[in-house]
This record gives sequence, C-alpha cells and structure tokens, in this order.
Amino acid sequence: MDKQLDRDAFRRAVYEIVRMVPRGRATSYGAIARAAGYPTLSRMVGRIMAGAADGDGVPAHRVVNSSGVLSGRAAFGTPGRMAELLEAEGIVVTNNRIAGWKEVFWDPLNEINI
DNA sequence: GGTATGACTGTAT
DNA sequence: GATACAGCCATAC
Repeated sequence: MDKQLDRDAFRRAVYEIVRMVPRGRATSYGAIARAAGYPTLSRMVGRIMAGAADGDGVPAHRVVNSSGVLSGRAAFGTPGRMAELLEAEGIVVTNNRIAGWKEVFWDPLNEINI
C-alpha cells in the first residue's frame, strides 16, 4: 500500500512539474525526476509521460532527454508530431534535436525550490 | 521468479 | 560526438 502511495505521489509531482513548464521552453526527464524528489527515476518519468501524454493538460512534448533530443516522439502517435508541437511554440527542432537546448532548457529546481 | 526492454542519466574512455 | 558500463524501476514474456 505504501508503495502504491509513493508511486502515485511521484506521478502527481511529475504532472505538476510538467504543467509548470512555460510555453516555448522545455525540460528533461532527469530534471523532473530530481524536482519530484527521485533523482534516479528518470526512466519512470518517461513511462508516466507515456500514460499522461497531453490527455491531462500535461505538455509532454516539452519533456526531452538531457541532450535535448526528442526521444519520445513516437509516443505522440506519429513521428514528428512532437517536433511539430514544439515548433508551434517557437522552439526550433532540427533532426529530432532542440536547437539552442541550453537556452530553451527550463530547470524546475530553479523555479520550484526558489 | 528470472530475463529482456524501455520517452533516461552520469561518468569514463 | 560516439561507445561502453552501471544504476534505477515498471512491464511483458
């Protein structure tokens, strides 16, 4: 039971953090996992995103890996859909990679635990 | 219950 | 930048 609660708490934390990502910016799985209190659960963040997508108002397309690569583009139904959403917000994507990643990167720890 | 795989990360070479 | 290894957890077989 406790484990179930922990998992749910982590999932809720991830949801809230992703929802905080401002338009035209993006963050990474590791940053979210760290901000949620589980720095080693970066992989789980991806799994949670797969279940969340944007069906709960969670902009999963703003979440990429630490290199700024759209590793989860396939989870949006069609490849390229994720890049399309990002470009619609003003983020330049080339070859499944975010241009000027360090400029676009948004660190939740820098905003939540301010 | 063991093994393989995956929207990952960090360090080392 | 590319490749290799280790760490972490859930899911499928």
